[in-house]
Amino acid sequence: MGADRPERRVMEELLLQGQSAAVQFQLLLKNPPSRDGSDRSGPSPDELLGKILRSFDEGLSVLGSCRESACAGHDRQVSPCSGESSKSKKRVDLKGRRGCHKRRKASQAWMTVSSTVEDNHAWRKYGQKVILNAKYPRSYFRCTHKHDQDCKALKQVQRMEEDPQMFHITYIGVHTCSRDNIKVPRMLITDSDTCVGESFPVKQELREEAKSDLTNDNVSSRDSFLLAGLESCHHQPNDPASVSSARMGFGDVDDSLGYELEFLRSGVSFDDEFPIEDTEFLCQ
DNA sequence: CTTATTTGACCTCA
DNA sequence: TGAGGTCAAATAAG
Repeated sequence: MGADRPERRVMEELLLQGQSAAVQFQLLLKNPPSRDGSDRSGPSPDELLGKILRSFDEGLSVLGSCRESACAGHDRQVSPCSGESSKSKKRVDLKGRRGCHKRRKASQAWMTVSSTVEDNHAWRKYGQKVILNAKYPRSYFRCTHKHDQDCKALKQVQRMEEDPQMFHITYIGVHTCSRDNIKVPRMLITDSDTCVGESFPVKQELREEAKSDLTNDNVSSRDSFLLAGLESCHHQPNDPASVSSARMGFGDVDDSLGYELEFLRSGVSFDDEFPIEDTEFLCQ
């Protein structure tokens, strides 16, 4: 309801993320990991810096979107076909009006390329489309909390033609769902038993894709390694999605807006930034 | 039984 | 008009 409440929450979250990453960075400076990385138990300085920068970046974006959304953005909220989260009402309103929507044009969007589609959020697939001149279909995800918390975050995932192991991921809008409901890995919080977040409901689709066009042979050696490393602590063997959740799992904060965006911006590849030993801190 | 995914229909926009 | 985005009934999975 309140237009600025969710935005404020997001801002808070972003600031907390930045703070958290900064603290970790400070700790890392005080206690640098050994050279061979054997005792590595957390994210690299680069990762943490990326997080910090991203927090600012996204915070500014949110600030910008506050103004826009006050007038033009998030039109579903005010359009006749948006309705409340009430199912019955929706039924009545939308029956016979399926697909009633307006295309999002000016909302925030981040594009990234990743070998996995996982992040720290729970997504629910709501559609899949064959895209013209594209070999692979595009999948559409929305935040699981779209209805209970009116979270407007969306995500589009499409396998890349040039490199089928990679996914072109577009995040649209920021998460306005509360922190409590984010599927947050706890490793850096608890430093104990849990390897990664308890539940990353993504996704059948990927398993299917993995089965169909992403055969085991197709999985990169890096991912294979990650998978192998993760299986011991994460019970989703052979699920590329789990790789992502784990990879993104070094933080205690929301990473959905594209941790990987940062390395894209800076032109740093994951291979450079995530040498193999990175899996170790995932499963500490 | 509940929740998530699939998939074809439907809608908007370029 | 067609491509892309979303909805929701049907279906599958847990």
